[in-house]
Formats: sequence, structure tokens, C-alpha cells
Amino acid sequence: MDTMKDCTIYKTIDIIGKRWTLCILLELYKGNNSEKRFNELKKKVAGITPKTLSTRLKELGEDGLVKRTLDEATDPMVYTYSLSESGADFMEIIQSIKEWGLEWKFENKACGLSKCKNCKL
Amino acid sequence: MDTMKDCTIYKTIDIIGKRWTLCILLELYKGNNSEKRFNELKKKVAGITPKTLSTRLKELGEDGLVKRTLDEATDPMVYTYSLSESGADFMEIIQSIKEWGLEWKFENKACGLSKCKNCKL
DNA sequence: CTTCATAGTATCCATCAAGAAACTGCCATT
DNA sequence: AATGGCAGTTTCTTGATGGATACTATGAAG
Repeated sequence: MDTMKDCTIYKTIDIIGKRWTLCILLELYKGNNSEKRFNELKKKVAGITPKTLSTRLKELGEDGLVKRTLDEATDPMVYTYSLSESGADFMEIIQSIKEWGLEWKFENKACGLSKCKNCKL
Repeated sequence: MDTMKDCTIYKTIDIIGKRWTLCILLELYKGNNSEKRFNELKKKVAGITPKTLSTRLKELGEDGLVKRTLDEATDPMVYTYSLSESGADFMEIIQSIKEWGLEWKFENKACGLSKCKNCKL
């Protein structure tokens, strides 16, 4: 019990292991990590409900992976989301997951390219 | 929907994203990836129930990450579990998760060592 | 003045995963 | 003869997650 709770790997998995989280991170990364808005993400992350997206963005904000900025110039308030520095660095994990998957489990021409047409990674 | 289902990253996460999975993989890796038995794993992976361990080992076996071998010399039948080649290679992902966690989220003296005293990674 | 889009929140409900606990069958030990 | 270990399976229950749907408030567009 104690050893598990102290494990960096486990604590990290707690942050990123939830459904949709990777998907959202990936979506934010696309297009040179440009800022994105709520409904834009909702469309891209096909199938996610607004409730879940809202929850995940909040969690990722609290964990420091995603920046939520209020654009004060607009009215009504418009928030934009983008990856923080740690969120961008997280793409390295995603990259290693992808490499393992391609090596051992899946054939995917798109992902085999240096830049996958689906995930842009 | 389609893009998600075709994504190598997502398919890989499906395999390894479940609770306890990483823990079991890590435990199998320890001690130079020596063969381990059911109750041995149950003790090491503190808190897991036999039911869940049984389920996970089956899944990991089907996905090719874990080898289950029947030791025919013993009676009654004794199965031993160990990482397959792809399972061992999977440690690279775990390593990158650990590095990210240590860089951005957690301070952990043990994990900071080249060989963590908890996870032996 | 009605409808649409944005950016979510609120409510309810169904499913599923996981925990607890007991049980099986076989063997070795005491 | 009884206890305990090994390797799980079975049953029952609960808690959390996520899906569906509707709703709010604001402003723009037609």
C-alpha cells in the first residue's frame, strides 16, 4: 500500500489515465499547440459530452497541464485552452506509447509516417 | 469517432490503461524479470484482489504482454508469469512516464535515483 | 423578434469495474 | 485427521464514471 502510494509512476497515471484525457491533450497539441475553444474541442474530440469535457479540462487545469486563459477583449467571456509547458512535454510520453504500439501491436500506415495524419505526432 | 478508433495511441491506451495493469507489469519486471507465481504477485501488488489479478493477467496474456507457463514438473499444476518481449519493451513507456512525473509533478528521492528503490526502474 | 452559436452547468440514469467474502480442489505438513 | 498454502472462481454489492438531455445567459444575425 505504502510503496504504491509513493510511486511516481502511479501518481502520474492517476493524472493522465482517465478516459478522454489523452484525446484532449492530443487535440490541444495539434496545429502547433494553438489556442482552442471549448466547442472547437468538443467537435474534434468526437463523442465526448460537454460535461465530461468540462470536467477533464478542469482537472487538467488543476494539474497544470492545460492553461485556460480568459480573453478579456471579447464579450461575453471567452476562454481559450492550450497546453502548458508540462503539457507539451507530455507529448514525449504519448510518443513512446505510439512507438510501442506500432512496434508490437498495430499496423497503421498513417501513424507510421513521421507525422501521423490522425494524431499529428 | 473513426479517427479515434484508428489511433494507435488510443488502442494502446485501451490495453494498458486499466487499474492495476501498470502495477502488475512493474512487479513482473522486478528481479531481472524472473518468473513469478500468482500468490507472489498478489502479495507484491498490495491491495489487489485475486479476482482482479486473475482478470488482469488473463488480459495481459491475451494481449501478449505476459507469458503464462505451465510448469509440468510440479503437481498440482503451477503456472508462472513473466513478461514477454513486448512486455519487457513496455518498460520504456513506464520509464518515460516516470521521467515526466519527476520533472513536472513530484519530488521523490527514491525515484530520482538511477534505480528507484520502489519500482526498480 | 426569433433563432443560432458560445460556453458551459444541472439533473438524472445506466453501466461497469472493482472490492469483499466465501468456496473449490489438490497437495504438503504437522 | 486437520490445518494451511496454492491458484484461482463465484457471487453479491457498491461507488464512481460517464452518457443523455435539458437548461442558463449572453450576443449576433437575419
